[in-house]
Amino acid sequence: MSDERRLAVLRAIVEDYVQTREPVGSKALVERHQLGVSSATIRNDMAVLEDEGLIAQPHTSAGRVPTDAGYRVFVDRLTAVKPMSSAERQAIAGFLSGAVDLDDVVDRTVRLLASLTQQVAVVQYPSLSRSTVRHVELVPIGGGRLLVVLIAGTGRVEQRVIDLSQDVEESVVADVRARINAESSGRLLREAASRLESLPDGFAPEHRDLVHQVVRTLGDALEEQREERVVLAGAANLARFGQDFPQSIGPVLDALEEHVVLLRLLSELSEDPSAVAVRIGREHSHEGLRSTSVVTSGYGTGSDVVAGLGVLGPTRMDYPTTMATVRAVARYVSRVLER
Amino acid sequence: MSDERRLAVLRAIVEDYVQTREPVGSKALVERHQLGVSSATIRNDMAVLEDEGLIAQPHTSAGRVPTDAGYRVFVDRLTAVKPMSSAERQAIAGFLSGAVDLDDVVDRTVRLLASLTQQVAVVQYPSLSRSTVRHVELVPIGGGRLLVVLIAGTGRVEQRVIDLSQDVEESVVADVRARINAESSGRLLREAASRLESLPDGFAPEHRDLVHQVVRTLGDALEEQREERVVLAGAANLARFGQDFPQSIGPVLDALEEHVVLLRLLSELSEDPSAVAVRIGREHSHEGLRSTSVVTSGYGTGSDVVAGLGVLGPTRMDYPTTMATVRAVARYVSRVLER
DNA sequence: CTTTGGCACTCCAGCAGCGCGAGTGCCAGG
DNA sequence: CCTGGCACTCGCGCTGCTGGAGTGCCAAAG
Repeated sequence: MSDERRLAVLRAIVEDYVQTREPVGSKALVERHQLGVSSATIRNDMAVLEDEGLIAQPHTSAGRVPTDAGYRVFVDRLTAVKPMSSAERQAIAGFLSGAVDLDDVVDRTVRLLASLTQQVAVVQYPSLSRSTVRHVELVPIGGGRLLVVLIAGTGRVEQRVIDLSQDVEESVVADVRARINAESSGRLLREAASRLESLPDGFAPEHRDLVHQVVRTLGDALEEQREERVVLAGAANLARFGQDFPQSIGPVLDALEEHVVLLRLLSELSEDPSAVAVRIGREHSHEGLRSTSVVTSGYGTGSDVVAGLGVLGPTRMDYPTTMATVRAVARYVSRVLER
Repeated sequence: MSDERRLAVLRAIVEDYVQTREPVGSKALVERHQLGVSSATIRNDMAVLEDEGLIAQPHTSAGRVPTDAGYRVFVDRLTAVKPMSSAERQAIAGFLSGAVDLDDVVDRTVRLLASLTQQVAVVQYPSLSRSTVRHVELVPIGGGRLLVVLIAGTGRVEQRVIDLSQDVEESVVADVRARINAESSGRLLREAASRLESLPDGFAPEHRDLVHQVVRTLGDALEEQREERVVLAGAANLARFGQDFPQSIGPVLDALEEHVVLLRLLSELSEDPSAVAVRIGREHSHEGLRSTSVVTSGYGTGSDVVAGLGVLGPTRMDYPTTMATVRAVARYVSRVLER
């Protein structure tokens, strides 16, 4: 009972089916792959694979199609991730290194992923809570209003306007600014926010309210819905694979609009967050994604993973190359962010 | 030769077809509408309308379907734009007034439009070049770098980092900041940028380069590709109308990804930019949009139109209500922006 | 125990044929 | 100028058929 060969058969079925989108039969299999056995033997193997739930036939007298579980085994038992050609590597590096700021990096990354994989690409903005604080700036802009600018280590910039009851002297602002930066610069925002909580105590009573408001604004930035942003591209690629979605692509597009869902996908990483994770079909908790697969990876400066990126496509997807591409792009983005 | 009645027939055909998606025949027409004549008469009218190119039949012995030209006449000869119910008005006002900043306004607007019209919604960010300058802030952030923050009258905030050869004294920065604001505050950015061109001359030679860089940065903000941003929502609605797109929705999704195309749509407004404009099917220059219609309007603070918004859907669209919704939303957004 | 060739069986895809019905154009009469 | 009547057209959907791909099983061979 050659366990090894059955795996090879599964692999062959997945490969052929991904390529042709047609159920693959035992005869076609022995012709296209050097399996060294006859079609009858393959049929026996297929029967076993079907018992194990790894493949299925759409109807009697049709070839076999991989099930979600089959894809799962295929992915888990992948011998080696396909290496990328050096031309591809150079294209990635060149395209990303031309970016001028963080928005541009994210924008380029998502487009690059979409065009390389021919799937829907998703990129999360570096999350504030996992970033360090580079600088906090306070700017009185007249009318009793104060602009608070937060510059994160990843280059992300957030601004908020606070409405004070009256204008504040520049000297006070300068003092507050200096002490906030002294406390927070270089630290994780989360950490900085908690350290700053006691800051108002050190100020004269008449300024405490001002300081309190600024500190709270910084803390709020962490909590907001919108602090977690996500960008996507290549939705048009779904249409190309329209045939692969049983119910049409409507539910999938719906899911893509719910950014919360996408964020959850990107945050549910594997043990090693910088490794590539794959979620397949029914494994998704969200209804609309049950006919899709998602390949994700974390990225970030140095060893800190600050956000996730990935691609989404039909379960009938070329996993090896998609995984290789996602991994490569995640690495290059991380590298680009470290400037 | 009752010219009037033929128009009524066209109207009836458009209405029925929009509702049922089925070619409408002469008999069904007299049943569903009080036209006061027999089906034979309608048939004669239909023959004329077909000669004029306003309706067509998919094949002999099928009912009639409006052509793009037919929709055009229907829209142009629209007697009155359907008024919105007060409940709807309140829903719009309530939803938009809850926004906390510009990003939030834009985000809410686009979602609101998409859900009200059940189509794809597009909202352009207030363009910088058509906005006024509220404030310019310069912030030294160490390492010879200077953060330039531009706050526009619409609430939009742009920031850029300039790399100087060395750190600059705060007193110099304060001087530059004061003079820049004196020159530009309250003016249109475009105008301010040109006034500022001569500003470096008034400074000591050793600071001219600094001033020049800041001024150029502000000017560059106008030129950048990315200065014109556009946000969309409701792409999933396309799937619902999948049947209305002859070639499937692929090309349409493609067009939606090219933001440049969308921006052109929104900027090609009518003579009165705050009025609602409609572009139908073949009237589009972009290939992928030939099977869609777009309803747009400008919006902005007071009488200044600073950006556009609109919805996109199949040519088989409920024009009267869509137009009413777009108009109402554009007005409310304008009102919300005036704070 | 595993592999193989053979064989009967199943069942879908695709095509042809056909009747129904909706809808039209035209004409003669009001 | 409108209307009722009538012959005509043509797509849609149904049915029935057939070819072929693919399977499962079995008995024989390694």
